[in-house]
Amino acid sequence: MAHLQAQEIRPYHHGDLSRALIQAGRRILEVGGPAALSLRAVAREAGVSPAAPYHHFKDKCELLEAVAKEGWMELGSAVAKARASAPDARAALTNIGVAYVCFARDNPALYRTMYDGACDRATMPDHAKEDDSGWRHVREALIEAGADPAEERELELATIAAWCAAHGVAEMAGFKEFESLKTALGGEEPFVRAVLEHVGIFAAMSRPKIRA
Amino acid sequence: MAHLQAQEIRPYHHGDLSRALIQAGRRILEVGGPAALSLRAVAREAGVSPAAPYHHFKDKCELLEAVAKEGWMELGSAVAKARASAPDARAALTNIGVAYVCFARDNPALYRTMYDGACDRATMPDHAKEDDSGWRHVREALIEAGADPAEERELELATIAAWCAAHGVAEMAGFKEFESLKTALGGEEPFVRAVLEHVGIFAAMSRPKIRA
DNA sequence: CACCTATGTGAACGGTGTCAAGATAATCTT
DNA sequence: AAGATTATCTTGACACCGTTCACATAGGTG
Repeated sequence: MAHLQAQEIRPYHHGDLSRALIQAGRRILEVGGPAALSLRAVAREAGVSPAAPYHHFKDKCELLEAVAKEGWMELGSAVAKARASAPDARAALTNIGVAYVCFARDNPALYRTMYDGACDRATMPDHAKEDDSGWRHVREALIEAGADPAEERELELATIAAWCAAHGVAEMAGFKEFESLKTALGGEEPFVRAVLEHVGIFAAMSRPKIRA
Repeated sequence: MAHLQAQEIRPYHHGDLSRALIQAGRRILEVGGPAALSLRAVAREAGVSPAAPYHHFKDKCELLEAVAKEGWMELGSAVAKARASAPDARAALTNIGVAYVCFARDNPALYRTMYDGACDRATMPDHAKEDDSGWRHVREALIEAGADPAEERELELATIAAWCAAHGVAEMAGFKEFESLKTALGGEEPFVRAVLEHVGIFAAMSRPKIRA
């Protein structure tokens, strides 16, 4: 593999290495996938020694989280845009789902990194729930689609459900096994739309309540 | 970390090393998670040299796939049992979903390994679609719940949707952020049930068709 | 028995994450 | 401005990893 080349020569002190490292990380992620994303490779790509990153991130993990954070921000704004450009409330919900899945399709390595980010798997990724993340948009879209904002528990369950469904589709939509179905439906996006609608929550909002 | 100890002394030739390696892999997975699962650690745990596994698996990947295969088999039978023990067709569908998610909860590292298994992420895990895997059960349960077996495309979409939803819930149900909601709902399983039902497909089977 | 093949060992290679010690530059104090 | 302090980067080392190669050992077949 022709290794990516570092930019021009730089002074002893880089100036803004943390930012450069994050960008280098994303570049490597795009080119070589998560497997290629080693701390040393990132340092190499940024043109510094293998130990340099440790002055900005205590860990490899911490660097990955920084990369992941960028991903969450971008996912958040993609979701926001999708929601804004929908004709009505129910379409907004589906649009959000499609945008979510498309983001994962277009940035598969980044998306994986976003979920591995926690590195412990027992905690939701830090930035998934932040202010301008997708959560808020899903929640608000659900309300606009008819969910009762007073029933907090119901609303949270629906938000979780929508998020889970989108995540599941996002991780599986790329499988080759679905190729024929995709072409039969007219491409990738119609396929995603169809799956999301079959999942249910994206299509039918007001259902009879079910008690546990 | 107190390293796991190898079993008693063995003759020069192990007898059934591949099996032993797979078991060792699962043990390590349970104790230390996916991060601890190195080829060398597996060999150590099985009491052989680091190079020994290469006579049974061409790759680390191939070993992991063997471990994953065991997981898929067990997931398949868990799903089968859940389906069989349901009073009616619609309950069967939900039961399958709950069993799926519970399997992932009880074997988190194994479950992750099952999906990483392909090692390329563009292919569905090999054993996910095999004869006695969950796929068949979901499909059949959908039919029994009222899906038209003649509408192949519709059926495949519904199966995919159900699988995606279950997978999404499986990966996110463990997040700490949902703890309070879990206790409010009376435990882990009611929570999973509630989320699955909110996802939609597990609760409402016969909906008006939606055209792309 | 001799021979071949399957299965094990050992040592080695390059790659990885991480840390400690030292070099260098920017900044702060006086 | 000079000296001291702090932030940043480099070098070199350590243990671990996946993998390969040459060699050792055992089982099975002629």
